[in-house]
Formats: sequence, C-alpha cells, structure tokens
Amino acid sequence: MKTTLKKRETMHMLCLKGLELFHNKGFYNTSLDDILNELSLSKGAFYHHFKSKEDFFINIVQNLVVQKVYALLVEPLHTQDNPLHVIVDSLERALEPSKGNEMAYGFMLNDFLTEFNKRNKEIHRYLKDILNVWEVNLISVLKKGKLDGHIARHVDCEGVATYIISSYLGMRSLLMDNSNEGQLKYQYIQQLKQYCKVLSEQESLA
Amino acid sequence: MKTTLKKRETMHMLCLKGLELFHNKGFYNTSLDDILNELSLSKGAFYHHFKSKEDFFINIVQNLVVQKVYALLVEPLHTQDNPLHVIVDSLERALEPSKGNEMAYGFMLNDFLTEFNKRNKEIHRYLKDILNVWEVNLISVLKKGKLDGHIARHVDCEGVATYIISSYLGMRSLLMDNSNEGQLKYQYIQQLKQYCKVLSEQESLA
DNA sequence: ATCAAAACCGACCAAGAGGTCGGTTTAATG
DNA sequence: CATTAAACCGACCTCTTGGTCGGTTTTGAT
Repeated sequence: MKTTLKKRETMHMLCLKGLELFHNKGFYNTSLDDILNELSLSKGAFYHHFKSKEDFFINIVQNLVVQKVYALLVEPLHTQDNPLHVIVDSLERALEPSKGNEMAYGFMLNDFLTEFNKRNKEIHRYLKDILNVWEVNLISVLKKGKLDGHIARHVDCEGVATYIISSYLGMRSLLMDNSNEGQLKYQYIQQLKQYCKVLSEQESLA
Repeated sequence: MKTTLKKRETMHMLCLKGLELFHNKGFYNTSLDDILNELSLSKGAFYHHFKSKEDFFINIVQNLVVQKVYALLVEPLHTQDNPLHVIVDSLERALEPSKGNEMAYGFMLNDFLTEFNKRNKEIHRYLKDILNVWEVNLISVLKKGKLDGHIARHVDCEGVATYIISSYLGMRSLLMDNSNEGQLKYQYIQQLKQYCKVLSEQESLA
C-alpha cells in the first residue's frame, strides 16, 4: 500500500517537473538529466517508473495536460448561458497568466503539437485528440445555442469552431515572447467579440 | 568572377535544400548530413560557406523566407481595392497547396517561430521581425480602407491585424496533418469573410 | 603550363543524450 | 530481526551531431 503510494508520489513529482521543463524549454530540448537533477533523482529511478522518455511524456499528457484542457476550455462551456458569452469568457480566462504561480497551461497545446508533428506521430495524435474533444464540445454548445435562439440560423457551427480554435492556437505564437502580452490579449478578446456579433441572432440580416 | 558565381550557386543549392528539409522535418531534427548527402556535398564544403548551422539558417531566412512572405502576404495587399477583399484573397491564396511542386511556404513561419522560441532568441527575432512587417502592412492597408470608406470608423485596425494574424498562424497547427485539409481551409475562409462583415462600413450600426 | 586561391573532401573529435544494468538502500511484513 | 521486493543509484555504453582541420582537387589568371 505505502509502496504504491511512494511509487505514485515519485511518478507525480517527475511528471510535474517534466511538464514544467518541457513547457519552458521544449521536449527535445530538455534532457532527462535536466529533470532528474532538479529533483535529485537518478536515471535508475526514472527508468524504474517509465520505459522511455516518450512513454513518460504520454503519461504527462494523459495525467496533466488533458485535465488542464478540460478545466480551462471544456467544462466552462457547459453553462446554461449564451454560448457566445461563455466561449469568450472561457478563452479570456484561458489566456490569463493563470492564478498563482501556475504556468499558462492553456498555451502549451500548440507548442507541443508543433514540436511533435514532425517527430512523433503517436504523441501528435494524442495531442490532436485533445484538441478534437475541445472542438466537439464547442460545436455542441454552438448548436445548442442555435436552438435556444442565441445564435443565428445561418451559422456554420463547425466552421465557427475551427475559426475559434485556430485563432486561439495562433495567439500562442504571438504571445511567445512576453512583449505586449496584455495588449495582445486585449486586442484578441475585443476582436473575438466583434466576430461573435455576426454569429448572434440579433445581427443576422445577412 | 566565375569563382563568385560558383560560390553563390553552391550556397543557393544548400539553402534551397536546407529550407526544404528544415520545413519538412524541423531545424533541429535535420542534421547537416541529411542535407549534404542529398546534394552529394561534404562537411568541408558546408563549413567553407557557412560558419555554423544557425548562421546557415539565418542566411536561408534572409534570402528565401523573407521573399516568400513578401510575395504571398505583403505585396498582394497593395492593390487599389477594398482592403477586406484583398486580405481575404491573399490569405486564401497563401493557404493554397501552392502552384506546382513548391511547398506551402506560407505556413512555415509559425513552425519556425515555435521551434526557435525556446532555443535561439536571435533567430526567433529574425522571424518575428518578418511577422511584424506583415502586421505593419496589414494595419496600413486597413487604415487606408477606413479613409476610403470601405471600413467602419469604429474599427481598431491594430486589433484586427492581430486577430487576422493569429487565426492565420493557428491554421498551421490545424493543417499539420493533412486530413481534412480542404475542408479546414474552406471553413477558415468562410468565417474570415463573416468576420469581415463586422468591419465593413455597411454593417456598422454598433 | 604554372601557380595560388578558392572550393571541396572526409576522417576525426568532443559533447550531449537516451538508455542499460549490476549493485545498494529503503521499508513493509512475518 | 530477517527477508524480500520495490525503489533508487550512478557508472557506463552507444549513437548522433555539430564542428574541425590537414590534405586534395578545381579553377582562373598570368
């Protein structure tokens, strides 16, 4: 029993620190020793728990990344409110520097997607699947909004979801260096709201 | 004289092949030997012309990437037409699989930006500067459109530029695996047009 | 033809990284 | 206290890669 706890504890420490460094420096630019040194652990410990560096990362994705994406981008969608407001709010919150000293979890998806795209198709698929979950939920919320009369009937919900996701992912590239961070976010949210006007019922005179 | 020509020729071959492979596999995932083998050249030849792998890439950016971005995204903007149409058209064309067998040059900016962000600040800056040129031109064209009565007075041109750029960059992450390529592009352009409606003079009742 | 400089070759080096493995420590159990 | 398995250590291996350098070939001017 205690054994299992210790195992989980060590694995958890490794995953947390791993995500932190992978997020800061990139997966392939972070060596195992980088992680191990910071935790005062050894290669032996690492390979006792994970069978490879990539297996390690898959573990991180399934245990940490998925949860963060759900908490930040999926769950906030399911409110009994106007979907357009809900979406804007969730994105605004996801772009926050994050409460406390957490890192900006919402951002890392794009980085990792790009990094693994040309390197590891399996991991890339895991990440893509997470994106898909978000997309599916976006679409479903949008469609519900159509029924509830918040969204104009002419709107292509799938297209809107694609557009929202792409703009959100693209913000990552723009926010990478921290210059103008605040301004960029403000501009993004403002324009997102403008875009939403075209989708709302009131403006549908097209 | 001929000497200079031979030098330029070899350098040009290296740059072309380098960009091709860096674009396909990523900079850090492509070894010099990968490039050299395909051209039947040696390490000696390479280091005779370039002082390092990263110097090589900077050369590529300045000679090839800049040109492509200009040709695809900047120059098309400067037409005496409605800026909104011009922008949509240029993006639509930039998302084309590219005429002939060229690679999709329009896309690589986002990949390279992400890759170098956490690795090489100098190169990252070069790439960011290219983005800035695009942004500046976008803004100037938008502002001109405001004067010409194509764009509503309430529009924040800087914000619009940011939003357009971020959505364009984000498309890269979505288009990375080739599934649904056509559909994604179609959705993107359609929604971009919807967004433009809010910006145009006619719809400005806000 | 000569010769010097440019262009090029390719064996070699050093550093870093992922991964291995035999041995040691820790800790729960009887 | 003894036992045993899990947890952990760290030296070592192997492979890759950017970069070096002494030597060779090409080339163009005289």
